[in-house]
Amino acid sequence: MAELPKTYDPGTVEPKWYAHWEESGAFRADTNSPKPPFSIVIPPPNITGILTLGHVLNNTIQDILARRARMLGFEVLWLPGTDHAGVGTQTAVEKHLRKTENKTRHDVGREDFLRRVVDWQDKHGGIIIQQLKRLGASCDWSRQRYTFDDDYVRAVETVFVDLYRKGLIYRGRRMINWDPAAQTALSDEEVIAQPQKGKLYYVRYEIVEEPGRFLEVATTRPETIMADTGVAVHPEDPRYRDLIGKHVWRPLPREKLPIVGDAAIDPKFGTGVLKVTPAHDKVDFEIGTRHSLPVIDVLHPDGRINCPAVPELDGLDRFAARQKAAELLKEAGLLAKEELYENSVGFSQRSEVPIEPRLSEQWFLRYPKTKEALAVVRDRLIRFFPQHWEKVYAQWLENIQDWCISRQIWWGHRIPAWYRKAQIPEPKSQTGDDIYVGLEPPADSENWTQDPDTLDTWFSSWLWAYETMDAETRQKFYPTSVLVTAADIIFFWVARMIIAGLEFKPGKTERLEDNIPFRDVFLTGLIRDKHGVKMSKSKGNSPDPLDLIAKYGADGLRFGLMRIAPSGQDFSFDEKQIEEGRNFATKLWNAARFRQMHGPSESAPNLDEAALSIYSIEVLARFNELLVAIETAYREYKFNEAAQRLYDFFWSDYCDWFIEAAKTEIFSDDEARKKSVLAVMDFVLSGFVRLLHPFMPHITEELWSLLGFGKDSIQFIAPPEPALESLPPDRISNARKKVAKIYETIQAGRNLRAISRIPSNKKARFLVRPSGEIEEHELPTIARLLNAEEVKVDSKYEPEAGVPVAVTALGELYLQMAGGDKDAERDRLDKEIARLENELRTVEAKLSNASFVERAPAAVVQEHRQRKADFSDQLVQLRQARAAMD
RNA sequence: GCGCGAUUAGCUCAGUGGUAGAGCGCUUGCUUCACACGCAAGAAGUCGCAGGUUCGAACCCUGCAUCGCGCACCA
Repeated sequence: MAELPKTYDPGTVEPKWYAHWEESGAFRADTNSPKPPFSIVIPPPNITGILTLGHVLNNTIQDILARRARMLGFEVLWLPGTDHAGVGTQTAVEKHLRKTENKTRHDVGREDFLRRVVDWQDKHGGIIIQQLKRLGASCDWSRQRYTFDDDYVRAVETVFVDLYRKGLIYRGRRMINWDPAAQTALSDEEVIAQPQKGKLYYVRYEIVEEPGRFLEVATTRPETIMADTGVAVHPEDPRYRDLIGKHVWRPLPREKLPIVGDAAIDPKFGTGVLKVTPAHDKVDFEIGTRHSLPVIDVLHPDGRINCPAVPELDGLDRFAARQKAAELLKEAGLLAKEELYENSVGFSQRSEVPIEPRLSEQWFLRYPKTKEALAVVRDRLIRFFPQHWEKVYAQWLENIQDWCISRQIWWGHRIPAWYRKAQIPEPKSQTGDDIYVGLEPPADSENWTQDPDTLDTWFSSWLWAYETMDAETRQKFYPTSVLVTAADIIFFWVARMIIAGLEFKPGKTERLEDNIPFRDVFLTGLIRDKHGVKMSKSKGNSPDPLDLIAKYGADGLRFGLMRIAPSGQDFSFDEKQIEEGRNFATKLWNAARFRQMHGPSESAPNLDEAALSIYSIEVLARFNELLVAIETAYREYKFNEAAQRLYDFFWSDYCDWFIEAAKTEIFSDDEARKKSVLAVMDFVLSGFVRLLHPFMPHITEELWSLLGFGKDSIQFIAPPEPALESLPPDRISNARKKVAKIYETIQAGRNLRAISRIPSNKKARFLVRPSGEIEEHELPTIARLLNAEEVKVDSKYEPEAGVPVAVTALGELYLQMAGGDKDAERDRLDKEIARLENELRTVEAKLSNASFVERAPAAVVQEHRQRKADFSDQLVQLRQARAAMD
């Protein structure tokens, strides 16, 4: 076996093992395997995206689950792929086109533009896949899918046709969210409400039937006055009731509009009068419909005003027009006042510009299976972690609206619908023979034109859980075991996949449990920066994970992130934490190096239970506790807890205590005891690297190989079994009690050293006046851990004044010094006595409380009594020591 | 307006009724035969506020405050 190098170098070790894993086919899922299945589909990143910390979080968790399942003997499928990301990719290419050639997509035309998108995709696509590999993701890359694969496209179209024939997809003229920047319709989910500072304009409308009398209307959008087709008041509002049925003059351009009464008006808002603009507001549209008001659209698709009748405004951008309209009204004396006002405005999630409610002919989906989708989560056939997201999910489903699925962009799945040529460009009706929906173009295709629109990207993503699998794969691996994703796409993706599963029933039988897309959903939190701000590319507060990997290794990044990310909660990122991950890898490396310095490891260490030292029993018992804690953490998806337990066990229990104590044996001449301790080390190391492997796959594989624990990859080795199974329980508990006393004494002794200012590099001398039996052979280890030249036991010892003393579980521990500082020691003892007296008072108070003694559990009361006794004993001893100094 | 989270040491976070915890940071001592990406010791907290339940509350209940998120409204 080669000697381990002095420092661990993730930069060479990690790529080496990854390449090895890929070549060996370790990640490949076998549909014919007799092993039970475990499957995850990746939330597909954008084809042209690059890795963010969010991806790291997400995919590390998936990798941990996949690797753990492999070790537990499951046949694992982690199915990777990418998303074509319609709007996002198209926007990127459009931006590039404008920058390099100063052209728009319309300048180059649809065909040419799509070719450019494909070029872009080929050039930038797949970067993120390489980055995921660098992270260590154990995906089955032979099954990598893309939402634009030919058969995936066909599946999306098939679903569209199917839903159309079922009457669930329809075309209609409805109020939709229009993104003037991207120039496309959006779904409700893609609109984010944001508070916006603006003005409330009070506009005067003269009453036609009563010249000289004006109605004042409060509006935030004077630029849409030209689209007003009515004015509305509450039918019971005494101020205006008499006006219903009369008319006002619209100022821009001047026209007669009816005054209608409608209960949707809030008399308390503004002036209690609403200008009705059916083309540009959802509520107004509904009011307009109720009162048969005409609809006038005064906006171009790009957000400029379209109103030749008012040349001052025509062609202006909507926000410039707002200013200008206010000025025009002011000049005409029709602007009563304007006041500052903050309201909430819907913004396009992607373009980050205010959306425009707009009446438009679009395709919609009436969601099927919403009741069933509610039921499968309510009945916990699908479980959300953390569970509180189930309520958010339910709330959305209960208030669900039809989904606007058509997009006026070119990069996406083309809608498989054709119109008779006479109907172009804006067919007004979907009835009759004017519309054709099917997988193939109509027979007399020269008379038809295909709908130019594409489908919402999520309309392809919602099939991801099963459409990425062929029939054979589905038979074995569908439904998937768990979905890991960020909570902000519960509506976009999680809910819709559930609906798709229930509607299209891709499972092996008709049964409900075979047709849910996944059993568990683990929702991660968002990563914020140090200051709690959401990370984003535009803010530049998101570190590049590849830089972090270069600095700390993929394992360091993974572990650091796992240790700080609370289950499903937002958390702040701090690079320090990643540094800790790297440090942990180094610690592990050096602990392994230390073991390896004392001879080769045993791949199957024989724990001769009769020969185990008390320290060995202690560390093995703690290892057993670790196994249970890890098991529980996995069951509850508490990755931070698992990581923390692994860290604490290894650093503290194994390195700081066990190895240090074991050095007595390791450096002794007693070969039998040395052998026993080394076997314990092998047992713990071998088990520990297996437990850690899902979190830090590369270094654990490296150590598994270097220490010679097995010829095969660690990936398929079962997690460790508990130790000490056949040891009598009281031998374990006696050993542990003894160790607890010794460790406690050592800490007290180290404290004495520090207080007495004995530098760490100086040996000290200790003396114990024992309170019980101390076995001779325990002394060398105590001395070693105290960095003491010797530890004497003398039950007749009478200290001179000023000798530092600590009362410990083993007895009084004295620090022997050349000349003690009497005053300092006196002070220290006084403080210690005061502290103990205080503790004792607290316990006594509790025990003198009759209710406590009667009603608290017996064990708790007993514990208090024990503490009282301990404190009393210690006080007696300390007071004696203190008295000796006077 | 409705709902969901959060509030514990300077920072990031654990802690489901019985002596307040970890890591970082800080202070002190140390290059001691795996590791200075380290070892050892230490200081540091009215557990957001106010009530209540309980022998006992960081934890359970009620109300409030602050921060964040979602939904609805938004003339």
